[in-house]
Amino acid sequence: MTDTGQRRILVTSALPYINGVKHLGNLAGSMLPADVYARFQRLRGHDVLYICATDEHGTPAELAAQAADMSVRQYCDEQHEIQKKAGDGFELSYDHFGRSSGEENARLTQHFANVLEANGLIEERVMEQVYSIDDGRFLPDRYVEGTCPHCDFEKARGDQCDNCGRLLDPVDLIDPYSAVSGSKNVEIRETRHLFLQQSKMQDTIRDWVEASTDWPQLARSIALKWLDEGLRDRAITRDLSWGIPVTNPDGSIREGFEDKVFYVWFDAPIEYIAATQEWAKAKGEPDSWRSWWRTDEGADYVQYVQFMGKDNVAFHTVGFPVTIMGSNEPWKLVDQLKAFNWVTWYGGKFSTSNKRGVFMDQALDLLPADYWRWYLIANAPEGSDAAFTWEGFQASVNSDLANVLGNFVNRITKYCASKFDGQVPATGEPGEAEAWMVSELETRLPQLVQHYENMDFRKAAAETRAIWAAGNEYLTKAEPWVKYKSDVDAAAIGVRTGLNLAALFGIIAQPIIPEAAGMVLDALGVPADRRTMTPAALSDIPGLLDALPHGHAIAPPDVLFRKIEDDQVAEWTERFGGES
RNA sequence: GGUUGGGUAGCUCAGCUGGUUAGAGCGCAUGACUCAUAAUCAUGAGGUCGGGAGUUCAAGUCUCCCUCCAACCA
Repeated sequence: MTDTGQRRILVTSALPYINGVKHLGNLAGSMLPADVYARFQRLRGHDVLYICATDEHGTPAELAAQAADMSVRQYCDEQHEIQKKAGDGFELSYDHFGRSSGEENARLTQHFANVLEANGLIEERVMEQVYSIDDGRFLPDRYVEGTCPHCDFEKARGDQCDNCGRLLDPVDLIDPYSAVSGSKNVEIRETRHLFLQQSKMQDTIRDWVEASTDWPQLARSIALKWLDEGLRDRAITRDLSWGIPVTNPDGSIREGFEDKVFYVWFDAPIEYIAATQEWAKAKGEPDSWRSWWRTDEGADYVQYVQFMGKDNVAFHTVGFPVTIMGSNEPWKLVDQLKAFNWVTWYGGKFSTSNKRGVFMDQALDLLPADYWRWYLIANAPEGSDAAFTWEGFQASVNSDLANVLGNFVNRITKYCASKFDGQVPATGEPGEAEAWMVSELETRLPQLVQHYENMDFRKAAAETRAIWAAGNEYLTKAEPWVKYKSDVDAAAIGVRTGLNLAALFGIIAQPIIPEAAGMVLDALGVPADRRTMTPAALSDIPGLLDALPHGHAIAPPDVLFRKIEDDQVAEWTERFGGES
């Protein structure tokens, strides 16, 4: 922290896998809350870097590319653009949206592997793999299918059975065949792979986890569970061509690993760092990433916050830290984690094939991003899984956004336009109603800030709404439309306060619904430097309620939020599924 | 199977280290108001806090048993 109180905050959200557009649950579980948090901390005046990227390696990408009859590179290029576009559409304010298949990640991953090996944490081991004679290659993970040894399901994938859900070792499949060619002409062969000896880091990781007392319960319990079971050594290479080549310290290909690459789980988290390097390079200051990640070069003062779904907790609390700490190099470790449960579709799973659930691109075809952002944050799956329902979505949007906020802005700006020539009234003195409003804000604004600092997103949204609602209550108390008949000055103070409230409501809405908030602030002519939520900006409440220059012209904005009608709900339920 | 979390008003959920008549939003009922997107504001109805036992002066809040749900398990 600097003298001015400005913090440096590094925010990352779990990397979405390259394969296909993500659904609302994926969005709500990491990218969206990370974005809201990043936006909030920027508004607080802090130096925020929000990094995300697509996770592009692994067999699913390779197989999907093959199915689409494209090269993997070409496929990933295309999918990355699609995901970037969806993210932009949802107003995700990444400072950089990178790619794990980039040059930076290759170098860093190779660097970590070499350092870990030098530190005695990586060794070559012989393991058995399914080899396809007709395809002339090994068949890792999903490249081989066969009958599940546990449940006799005939189309089990090499890494997991879709029927019984168990994780499998490809060599255990009964009647295995190649997913590439369908050939049953396969055999088990021995091959060498690199193993990361996580078991050696067990105590180090446990000490670190146990010292991280401020992690949320969900993250801690998952991490400790893994540690209790004992960290296992894991292969970090695979027999694939798509991925990061396995090299020696001098950069040459490692002998015996010509047809192998690092496996996705090893290189994906390293992309957090690599994406920061991509960001630095893109802005023409190639070394500027170091002050975010090297604790000997400034990152000691960085607060690093990771957002993820609960399925990713183990990788972030155990897997990646093994890589970081095992290197013995001064890399930044995570300080705070925020893990989310799932958003379910009416209590069940999202599914493309069963027409259940809305995906990011489809959502934006139906309604603007803010509608979804509000609902997903106000109903974030923090304590447990949260069910998306059209009815809940409709109620939330109509009540919170259209009736409470939208209508407030609309009523006060229209009244100002019709009775005060669309200018901020200059006359009138604050009275009882204004004093009530001030005291409300004096208790509510600090609570709002605290909820954001705690990353309690549901509560932040609820408090935001409560502040908006208090504005409507204020207008009822001030009732300028009544006072106008006998005392224009008395009406003027109500209108002036109301307009300033609308501005304040826009300011505090920015983290969650940035686009609509911008429309409000634009309509009221609030300059960019007055849109912050810094401690100084929020400290003088009476000043906040008289911030707009007197006589300043305002224009009622268009209707901010359209209500969702019953027939729309019926139509969308039909199209995307509902009540299961 | 193991682990974790959860079962609180019709619905979605808050309830910190146990302590006044258990809270919010939505929905519902009644009233008020008319500046506004049939909005807003006020009032009210509605819960033996999954079931049972225990600890305690006192338990939704701690302990044990049972039951139901969900998720996770490299």
